Amino acid sequence: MSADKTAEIVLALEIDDPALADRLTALLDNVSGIRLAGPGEQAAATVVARDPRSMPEDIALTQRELDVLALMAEGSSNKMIARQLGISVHTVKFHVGSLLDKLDATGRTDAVAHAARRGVIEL
Amino acid sequence: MSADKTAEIVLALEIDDPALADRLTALLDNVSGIRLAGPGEQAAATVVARDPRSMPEDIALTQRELDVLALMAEGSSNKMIARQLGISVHTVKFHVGSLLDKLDATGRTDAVAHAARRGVIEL
DNA sequence: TGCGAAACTGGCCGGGTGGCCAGGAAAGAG
DNA sequence: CTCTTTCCTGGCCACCCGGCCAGTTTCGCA
Repeated sequence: MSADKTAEIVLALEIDDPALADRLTALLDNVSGIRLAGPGEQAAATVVARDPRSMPEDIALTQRELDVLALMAEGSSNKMIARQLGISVHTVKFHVGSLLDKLDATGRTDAVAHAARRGVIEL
Repeated sequence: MSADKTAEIVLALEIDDPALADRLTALLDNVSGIRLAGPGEQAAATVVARDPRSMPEDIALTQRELDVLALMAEGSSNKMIARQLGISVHTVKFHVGSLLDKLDATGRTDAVAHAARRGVIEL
């Protein structure tokens, strides 16, 4: 058997730019091992125009702030974060405050949303 | 210039599954007209694949819950959501409570994170 | 050696949050 | 018509959150 493990990979296209979409369609259509997905067909991978999150304008966050941010994204309360990191709740609040400031957020939910949008964290 | 309209299209790969990533790399590498992006290079398009665990499995949310959820993701407080939707804070809390229950979240931040992960909302 | 940045801790307090109780109105399904 | 679902509202209350004030230590850099 060993039937073709390399059966065709089904690719979907999600490109807004018609010109780019056409070029990619033409190019990929001739590649053996790859097939473009039909309408409604489930694809193994999708080609999208431009990666939303790879916008590097890195925000300068300290290591500790990243630790706190990651736990915030998990839904942890300040108390849980404090226990997890072995520090006091006051210190957690201190870092959260810096995070809100640097991420220009109004609250922890907003902070996590902004961080996710900017690619600082991965949900 | 009319520079080559058929200049190489730079593609980035973002595939969780290593096997699939390898196969795609091998296949796409041989296609003339396409070049894979180097590290940090800006690509015209990105090939993405969802990770196996992120299957749709739509959560049954009512329209009102979706309204509240969307505003929560913007960082709005219950009071702001109430004003925005023209309902009382109590009603907002009611919907938030249902949201926490349905999304299996411990708080509003967790709820937004879960919803984003499951594709219920877009950040 | 001084100086700033980062990390850490404390108290205080107004307002936000979430869970509990209770109820009512409207629309659709049986 | 009755029953269910969704949506809506109120009160009450313990707890959490974020912002304010204050302070200490440690580290690297000029």
